[in-house]
Amino acid sequence: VIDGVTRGVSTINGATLWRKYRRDAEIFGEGEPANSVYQVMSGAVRTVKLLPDGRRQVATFLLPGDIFGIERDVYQHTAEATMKSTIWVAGRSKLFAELPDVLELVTRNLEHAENHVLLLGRQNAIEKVTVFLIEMDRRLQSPNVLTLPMSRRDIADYLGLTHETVTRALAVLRRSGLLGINGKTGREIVLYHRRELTELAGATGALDLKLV
Amino acid sequence: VIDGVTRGVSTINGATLWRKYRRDAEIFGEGEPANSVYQVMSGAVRTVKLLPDGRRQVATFLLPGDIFGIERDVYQHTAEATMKSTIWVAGRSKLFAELPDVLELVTRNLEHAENHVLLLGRQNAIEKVTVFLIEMDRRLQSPNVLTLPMSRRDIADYLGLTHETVTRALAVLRRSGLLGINGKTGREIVLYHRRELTELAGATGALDLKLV
DNA sequence: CGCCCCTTTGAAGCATATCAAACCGCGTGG
DNA sequence: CCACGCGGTTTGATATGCTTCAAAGGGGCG
Repeated sequence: VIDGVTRGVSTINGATLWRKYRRDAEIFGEGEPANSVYQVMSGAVRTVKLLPDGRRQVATFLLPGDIFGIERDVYQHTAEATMKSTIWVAGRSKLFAELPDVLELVTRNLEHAENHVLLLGRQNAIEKVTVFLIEMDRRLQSPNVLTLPMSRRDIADYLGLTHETVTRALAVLRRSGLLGINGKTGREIVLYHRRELTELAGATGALDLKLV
Repeated sequence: VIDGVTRGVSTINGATLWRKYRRDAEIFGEGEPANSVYQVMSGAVRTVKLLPDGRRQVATFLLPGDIFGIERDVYQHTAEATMKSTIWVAGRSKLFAELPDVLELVTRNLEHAENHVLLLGRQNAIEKVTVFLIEMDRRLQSPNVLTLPMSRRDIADYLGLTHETVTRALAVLRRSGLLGINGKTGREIVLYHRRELTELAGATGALDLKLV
């Protein structure tokens, strides 16, 4: 174990196959040459950009099955584990044998980023948190029940909020009967009314909850 | 002229070569099949997403020379002229003969969107406006003097602000002696201190201007 | 030539941030 | 194994940055 990373080695050719990261361990850093691509086996990963004064923006969360680290030249973000995670690692070379697949992946990332721009630019705190929950619910593949693999602060930095505001928005949604917050650490969320939550996320004006 | 669009026709095979759009004319709409790709000849274009209640987010501005409309399946934004503009149009087919070039373009768009996410999520009004000016200054290729090809409202919707806040931020920068606002319509901006503006944009903490 | 839209500025309001404090669980080290 | 401490979550009170509402001047476009 070095720096929070455990390395697994293939018995066939000695190449590294997987690595285990503990919470907050760095997988790659912004500006490093993009020599490897990664896939989440278990746990979760955040990709982060920092401003010089420490302000922090999470661009994406990667969940089991997700591929990341495909970039033109150097990594544009720092990637860190949000919890104990196992990650597959591969050289980037073989990826570029299959250009159409890579294009597909990059395009999907672009669409995600463009939706993120709309979210950050024009949605309020409750809408942001709701969008986040609906997205996680879809991607975690366990309909209406989700165990969040990241902290309130990670969520806040993803949504351009503070961790207190994320907590307060969740409290509003709970008090409105739209979801339940369970578990000793408050990370188990049960969605009771998916329809209404989806409307909130889409800002259709059907409901209009307020923080205060 | 139909719907604010004038069509030019090739004398060779009858295919449309260019179109002229007046201010606010739609070039393509979100959700339409992405059958054509475009290049700005003159003028400027914004790509926009709308929320059901009318809130509006500008994703990008396209300036002369820029190519846009390359998408997987359907357009993810509506594209509109911000002023009288001339646009080249081509069928998408020939583009996909050159996959690496397309990948390059999509990747550049992705990097722009990721930077936009950081801007919207974690920078304040003055930083946002400064980032915008530095970006336009670079892309318009007329060092330190720029004629903005879009309204304050377009800028505001790009930066996740209101048009009043954009005006106020520009006034602060002008009163600080960092730039001049000229021309009868206030769209001619002269950057006096590029170094300081760049630092403001990067949030290095060197200067700290306030709106009020 | 006229009108509508754009820009600017001021005053008041509101959404979210900031500061503060308590509780709790988990991991760590003794 | 247990105690301790640190980080995470929650809630309250206050502060602030940006929005909202309002109004006036001016220019470009039809």
